[in-house]
Amino acid sequence: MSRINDGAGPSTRRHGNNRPPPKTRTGVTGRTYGYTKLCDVKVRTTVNVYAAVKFFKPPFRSRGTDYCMVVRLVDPSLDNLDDGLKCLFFAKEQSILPQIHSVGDIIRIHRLKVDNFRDEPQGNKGPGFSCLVFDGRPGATVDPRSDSQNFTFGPEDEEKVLELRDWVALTPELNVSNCELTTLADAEEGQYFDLFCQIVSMAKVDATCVLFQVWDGTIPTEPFRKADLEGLTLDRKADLAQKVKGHLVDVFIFDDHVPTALRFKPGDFVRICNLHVAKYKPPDDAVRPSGQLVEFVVHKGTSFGRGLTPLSSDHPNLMDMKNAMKQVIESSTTAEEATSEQDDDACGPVKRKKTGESSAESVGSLVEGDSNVQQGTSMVFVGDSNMEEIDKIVQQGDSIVQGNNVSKERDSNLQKGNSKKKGKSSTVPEEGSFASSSNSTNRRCLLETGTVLTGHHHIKVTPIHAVLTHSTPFKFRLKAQLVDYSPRDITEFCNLFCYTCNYCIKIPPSLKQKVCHKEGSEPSDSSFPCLQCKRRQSSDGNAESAVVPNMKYIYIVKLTLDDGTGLLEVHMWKEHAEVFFKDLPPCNLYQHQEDRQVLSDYMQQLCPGAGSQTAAPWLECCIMSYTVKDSGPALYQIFDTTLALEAA
DNA sequence: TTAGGGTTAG
Repeated sequence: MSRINDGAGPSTRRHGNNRPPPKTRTGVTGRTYGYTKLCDVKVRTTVNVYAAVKFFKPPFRSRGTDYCMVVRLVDPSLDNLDDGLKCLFFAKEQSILPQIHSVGDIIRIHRLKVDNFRDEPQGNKGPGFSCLVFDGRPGATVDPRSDSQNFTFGPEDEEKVLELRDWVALTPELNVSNCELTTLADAEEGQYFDLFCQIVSMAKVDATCVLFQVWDGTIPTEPFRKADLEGLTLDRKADLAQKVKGHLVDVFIFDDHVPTALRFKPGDFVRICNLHVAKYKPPDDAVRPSGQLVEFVVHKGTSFGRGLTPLSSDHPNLMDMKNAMKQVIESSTTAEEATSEQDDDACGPVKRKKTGESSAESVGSLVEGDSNVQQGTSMVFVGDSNMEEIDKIVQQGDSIVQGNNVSKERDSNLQKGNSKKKGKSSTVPEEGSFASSSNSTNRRCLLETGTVLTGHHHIKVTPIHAVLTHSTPFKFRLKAQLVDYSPRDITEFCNLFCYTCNYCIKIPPSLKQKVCHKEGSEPSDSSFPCLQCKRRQSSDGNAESAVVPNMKYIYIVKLTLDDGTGLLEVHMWKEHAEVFFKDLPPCNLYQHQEDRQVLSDYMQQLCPGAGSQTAAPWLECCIMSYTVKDSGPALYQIFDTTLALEAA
């Protein structure tokens, strides 16, 4: 049988004169191989090639007996990288298929049989087929990944790999080593992308579906569907699940990927190829969330290389991700320790700040230096012991801000450790701008937002469901609607507060009555002595000499926010509330009808109610979480958020 | 034999 254009070896014979002899290489075995440029590859030949991987479909089980793999190869001889040689490989085991890990990998194939399929050359395994794969990135090891134990490899092979690496580095379609990974925080509805992540929990939902709960150190911007875990047996890495529960994302894996999925175990790192950020359509009989959700799905089939591939935990592309993960875990651990330490402190002398120093000042220093946080630098601020006592002294039931035991915090920007894509950096708004990304939700909010942030525009939005499960203390940016607030009577938005002893009361009846005053003078509604200070002075025996401080008006309002993924009750008070209400000073609202009307207009616009023809606007807001006690519930406070509305 | 890159529709 004669071969046409046969450059395949091993052979020591001379090549025919009908074509230029291919360049030869000598391996450690002494065999000589000629390599055919891809532009010279013809059908019905068997060739040896050196090439780069332009596309590959990870191994998948065929309906026959073998695993199958599809690869498209390119080399510098091609005019157009859309051309190239498509190859189809079968093998009984995945381990004896070409060990391709990435686009841009370099491959050496001996005895590639080139057939014709639909009028195009198609590479297949020929007799004696063998294959080596090399990392395509400059500087990486040149250790070959082999599909067999016995192969030739010499200095000239190394030289060839290095040549191709240089070419790959200069070829954008192949040079993926500089591409930052798409993260969960980057994911947008409708998108397909490859997710590098770690499996934290998994469960077999049914014969056609496996659930993975994964994380990559970021939190999705898009509110997403969570699985109903009832009736499922969740196999999970418990310690990790506890630490990263606010970062877990449910991925639904279907049909032909189920067997592959079940070979993984919690703790494994996985590359989920062609993960779909699908618009979630709840069943007709389901309780519909108030907002639109996406769901993360691996659909059936292997189109676009869809599938799951194991990742080494030390994979170089995972460095950013692992750094972000480390920060989250450290943050979680630190928060736990911090809370514990604070409890110890609470048993000893109470550390107090100077009289008049407020939580707003603490938060102000906390917010400073966000750019550091973006780079993952943690910050420390001093807890506000004024707030710590509030729940004990306030006289007005449950509509009050409770204590704050925060002493250390991490910003939700930590989640962005590996989420910054070069292409998106230009869309990060300047201060005062509000268009923070190109997705549809943000376009909607550009038009309808009821509040804006006074800073932190670079921080990504966190869905409420993730806020609710996140460790405390923490800061987040939210995008939600106001569905309720308390007190409902605007007149009760303001209270009297003593900055000396933190005593807080509702406006007493004596100040609710309209005060008659001389024409031209101010109403005498701002002077009310602190009765608690007065009592203390009396008990201390210096009632005669001491000056009793006057109480000041402050706002205290509780907001209920809904973003479609959950409800969150957020307290708003003192300076944060004044900023929120566009610097409208708190006052005796029983006596200031105009201010009351302004606040009423604001609240009507923010929360028009179910009976209104107008939908509630979306609100951008910064919130911080904290706890009063180690085991106490997480509480939330709004800050650095201001209205973008005009009073009617 | 299988699949033969070029999205499911949960």
